Amino acid sequence: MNKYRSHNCNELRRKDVGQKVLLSGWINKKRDHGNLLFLDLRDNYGITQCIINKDSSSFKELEKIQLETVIKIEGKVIDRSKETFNKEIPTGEIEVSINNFSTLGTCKELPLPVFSDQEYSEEIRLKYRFLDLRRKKIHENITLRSKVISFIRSEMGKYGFLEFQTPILTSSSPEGARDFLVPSRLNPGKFYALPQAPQQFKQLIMVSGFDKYFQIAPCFRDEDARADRSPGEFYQLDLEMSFVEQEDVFNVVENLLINTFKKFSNKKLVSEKFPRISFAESMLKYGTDKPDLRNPLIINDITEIFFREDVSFEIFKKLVKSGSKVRCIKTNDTKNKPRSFFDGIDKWAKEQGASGLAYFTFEEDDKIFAKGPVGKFFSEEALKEIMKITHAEVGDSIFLACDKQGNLEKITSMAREKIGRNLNLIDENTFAFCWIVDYPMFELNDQTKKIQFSHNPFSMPQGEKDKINFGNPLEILAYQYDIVCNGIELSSGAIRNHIPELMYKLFAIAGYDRKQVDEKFSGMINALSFGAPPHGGIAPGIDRIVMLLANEKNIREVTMFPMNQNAQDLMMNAPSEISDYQLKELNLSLKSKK
RNA sequence: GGGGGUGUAGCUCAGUUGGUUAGAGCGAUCGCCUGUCACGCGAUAGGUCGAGGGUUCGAGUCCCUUCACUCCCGCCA
Repeated sequence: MNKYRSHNCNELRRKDVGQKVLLSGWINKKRDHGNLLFLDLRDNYGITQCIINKDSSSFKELEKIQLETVIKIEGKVIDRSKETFNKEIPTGEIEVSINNFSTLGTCKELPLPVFSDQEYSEEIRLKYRFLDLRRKKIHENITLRSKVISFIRSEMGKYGFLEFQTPILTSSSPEGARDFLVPSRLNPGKFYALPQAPQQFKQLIMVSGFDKYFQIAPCFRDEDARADRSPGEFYQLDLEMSFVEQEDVFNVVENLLINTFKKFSNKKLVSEKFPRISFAESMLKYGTDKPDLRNPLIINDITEIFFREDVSFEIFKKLVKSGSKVRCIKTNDTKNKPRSFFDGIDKWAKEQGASGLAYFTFEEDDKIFAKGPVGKFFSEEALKEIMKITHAEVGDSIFLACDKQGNLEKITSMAREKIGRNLNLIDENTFAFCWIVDYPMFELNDQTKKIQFSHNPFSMPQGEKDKINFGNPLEILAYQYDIVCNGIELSSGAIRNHIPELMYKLFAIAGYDRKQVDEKFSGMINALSFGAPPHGGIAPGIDRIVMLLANEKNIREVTMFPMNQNAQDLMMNAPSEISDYQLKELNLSLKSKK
């Protein structure tokens, strides 16, 4: 028999009444009636109410004992009378009468209460993460994370994928995010990089003939944090398949995600086939490549209206002439919304750094007219044209903004979300997935005006390889795709370019000559020259999947030991200074601190 | 690097127009209480009002600087 417990704290029921039991756990809560003490004992599994009265020799000691002390109790399971059942917990029909107890782990005065629904500052939670993790909600989140990961593992096994580990110490890559670097002792002056993703390795695994690979892979990127982005490290379900086209990857991942979300959440899936939206369409209709499809609002381009003679909105007309565009969001049946609703949105837009959002509402007496501060600038004909483009009816309103395309996309995208929330159009009880497909291979860097890879340089360009229009690289699309759910980018992937000659051509466009490519990507290029299968894959973000399933807005709520926004671990005191000896061994010297 | 929010007791927060000795709940300590499950009741301790500077007869409150945490922009192939 186990020394510490015969049962866990969620096991005992009425059928156990009369049994002598051993329970161990934390003191969750005490209720002291002077001559009678109730004590809730908690472990990973649940809570059992224990009871002791003043006749017992242990009574005085238990009365004084600190919450969160770890104790072992020896006692007898007894029946509760019906009026005293606790329906909140599964063990609520019994209690354990304490015969004696021993302390297994003492507890100092707590810096934060464990048994409480209060919220605490991140600082105190992260510093005392081991206490924070005892609390119900986050304890359940972390447990959920474990279950989701093991479910995914077993599913991937069923689909015939093999799980492999890839190196953590690898080489720095010129593209992408900032690397975390690790100095090499044996190779003075040289550095390893932690992998931003096992990108090259997974392709090499395909070249090695393993056909289907996956890994719950740690990824390291030295970029600034966001609510849905941990600083430093995160996990991806990294997977890669040989002899596949985009469709084959989609099938596997759609199945996996749908099974996972059905199993671990009660929220409705808007559609079991993920709709596919091209990058270009998404940027136009939603202003972003991660649209929240729960939001029914759509953005329309109405730039052409501002070339008309019968539109006198001179500010916009002038901007349009110099290359700006006008885009708008239509809201249904908002004619009775108070002025404050419209002005609130306009004010909000200005706070976001835009020049505001103009608005008007379609109304009708003997003819169509627009009500609102800028309504007078539009003729009836122009209004009818806008109604046609936006599928608007009388009573609907239009919010419009004018700017250069990039800024315009940003503000209309944010406005779509803001207006959708204000009008309560977003159903929080659903998951709306979609594929974003047909990403451009290249993009123009705004600052340098040079052409660069827009996503992954190893993606396969679309089209027959001899017919691709290399003269107009910005037109080249890639077999590059993202999964988005509720406005959160869950994963991105691609069919890879396994043809070295084609890869040299593409890298040349991005400004790398053959020699540079050979140097920077020697492992890859070399491998692709020795019989590489066509292959492709994707890498869904585990943390974000769990975040959605746990209904959390912040990734730290599903991460066991996260760092804070400044990439510090307040509990372990990382990063920390190192000794002169360590520096010397690594051939490093520090610039003097300012 | 930039913008917003927050910072008052161990924890969560209140604090009026600048005005006497800065409050509450939880927690801690002490006492009372035999059916609670957010037990109840009474008492006690606990404060560099994030830090520094300024304005003022007087600053938790106003101004400036700065620090920490957080959200966002930039960044994240």
